Amino acid sequence: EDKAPACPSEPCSSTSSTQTFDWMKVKRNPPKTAKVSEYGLLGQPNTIRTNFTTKQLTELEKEFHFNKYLTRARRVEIAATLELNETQVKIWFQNRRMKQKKREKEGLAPAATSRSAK
Amino acid sequence: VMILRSRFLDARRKRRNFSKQATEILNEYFYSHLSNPYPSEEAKEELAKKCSITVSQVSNWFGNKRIRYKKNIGKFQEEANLYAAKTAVTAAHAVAAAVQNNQTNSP
DNA sequence: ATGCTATGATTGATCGGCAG
DNA sequence: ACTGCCGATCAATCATAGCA
Repeated sequence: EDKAPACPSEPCSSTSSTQTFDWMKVKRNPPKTAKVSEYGLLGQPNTIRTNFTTKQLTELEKEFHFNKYLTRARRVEIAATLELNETQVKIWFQNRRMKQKKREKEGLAPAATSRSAK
Repeated sequence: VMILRSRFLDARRKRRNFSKQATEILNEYFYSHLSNPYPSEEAKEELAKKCSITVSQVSNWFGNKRIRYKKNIGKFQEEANLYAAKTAVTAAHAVAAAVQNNQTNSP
């Protein structure tokens, strides 16, 4: 809970910058995911990062190994089975693909200076 | 909760802090580019090499740094001034052809 | 040992850009 | 106009490291 930006306009101390640049003001919109709130309104329970259960992750992982990409039909099926939104399933696959890419990129080149073996 | 997901998903989370020197290099870059601390892929690779860490770790470092910095700017004031002064001396001919802004005003 | 803060990594979700 | 994917990033959180 931080409030009061209070621009550092104090003529005291501060020998250099330390200003508030744009990137420091960037604010992400709260996640709109979730099952459209179970309370109908107030949209309170939604603004939280969904925590996938081990079961859901296991299933998603299993599906991923079968197909790196989902078809609309498959997505609908999985979303229903795991009680997730189609968007969540879609996003999960996207993140999973990126993760895979990153992993193979790193786990296949740390021997830059060619020396020793792990 | 039975979030025992660790034990095998976070097993590799056995991190180790970066060397003092690596952190030094990263902070130097961060504070000397405070107006836009988003190193390009090339810059990340260079930093990774200098720090003896991976590019991903460099990305993680900047990601954490940016978030934590803006979360509590005051807490990093000292550090900011420290590196600002340090780079000021070294900044004699480090003219990058990208970022070159100085005093911007606030509304 | 005890407790708290600093810090690296993970990850669901967002942002901007591009392609179909 | 709309939707999915990519690459980068955000933001919250996890778990450990480090210091008092």
